[in-house]
Amino acid sequence: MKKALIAMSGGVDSSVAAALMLESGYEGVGITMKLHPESKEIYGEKCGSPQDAADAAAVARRLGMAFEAVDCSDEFVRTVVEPFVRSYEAGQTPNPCIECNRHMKFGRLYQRVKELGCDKVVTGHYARVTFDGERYLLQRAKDKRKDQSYVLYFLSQEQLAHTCFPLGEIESKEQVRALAAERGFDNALRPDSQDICFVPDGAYADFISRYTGKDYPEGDFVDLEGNVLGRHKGLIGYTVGQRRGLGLALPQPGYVIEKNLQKNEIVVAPREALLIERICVGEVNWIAIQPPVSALRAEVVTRYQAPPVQATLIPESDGITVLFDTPQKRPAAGQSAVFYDGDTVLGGGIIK
RNA sequence: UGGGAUAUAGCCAAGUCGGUAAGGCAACGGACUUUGACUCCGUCAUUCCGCAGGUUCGAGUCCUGCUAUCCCAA
Repeated sequence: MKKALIAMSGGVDSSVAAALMLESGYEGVGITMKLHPESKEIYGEKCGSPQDAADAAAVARRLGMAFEAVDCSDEFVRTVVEPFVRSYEAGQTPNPCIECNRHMKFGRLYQRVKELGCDKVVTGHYARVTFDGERYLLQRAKDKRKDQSYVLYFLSQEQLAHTCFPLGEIESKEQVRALAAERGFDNALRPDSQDICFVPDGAYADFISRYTGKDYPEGDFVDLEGNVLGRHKGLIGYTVGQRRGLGLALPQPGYVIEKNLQKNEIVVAPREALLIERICVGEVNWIAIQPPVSALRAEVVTRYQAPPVQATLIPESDGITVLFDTPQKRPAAGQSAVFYDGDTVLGGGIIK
């Protein structure tokens, strides 16, 4: 019997994924990774609570499968939290969820797969893996509303060959909840997760200050001509494209256009100033195709669940230049851009 | 201490022949969301329109005085 290592968070999705995997004939081993360190003064009370692991264990028991909880907090801090903080300090806007997927769910977990002699890693992500006879493809989930292929663009052929996303074929989240209810899972009605999991209250700037013990100095908001508009409360607290929370009463809504690390200034201007016709993407991973040597057309997504936009991808020595057909609102550096051909993920990388 | 102008919510600002306070920004709340954001929806001057009086059935809108600020002259 084939064996699958199933990442279980204690939530609805991974629980149903586990059930579906077992029902399709796999022997399952449930695993919960403890990610948050104990220090409550930094991570808050709620984080790292044993509740999630307990929920996951309960579901595993109900399904009659083996289960283990592994403390991965050191690695989580090293590969997710630390880069998250450094990215903000560098004036960028990271996406820790993608890094967590990359390093934890599809990094750390694969060590365990080999140790246990499993064939597959299973998660509750909404995405599909297919094989076209030559390459493994990552595709959008059937439920387009919940599709999470965007946060999985870094997967290698090796990883995709040993990955299953049972929820990718499900029609809707409601159906997932129904499946959970049918199987008597207590978490059937549990709300979807959101916000950065290791940051209490979504106050990520406060978290960074606590984590580093540093103060991030106030500075000026300036317009495109350099005129001072007001004071900001520290560069890390803002992101390119942001509108709300600036506290500036301008004739038009003001958006963060760029952050100037050297001057500790934030440039604020009307929406039009945010439009840009090209972005540069580095650390690109290709899934559906070999690294291209000439320009190609693709749909580009620069934000989870954002509608794809038409663009031309131009190979460069250090990545890809994305040339949009029509100007787009500038995405923040550090965010991810994912290239699609319809439902198929061609590849993706980090915006520079 | 001559002349002129302006004083409306946190900011900008509309308020016509007096009739019972537009709009924008910000803020706040919600929706959306496994990142930060964007977006959308909602709330936001019932002791009231610098202050004090007056005219009027009724004044932010008219009259008087005061105060503050700005500008031009000195």
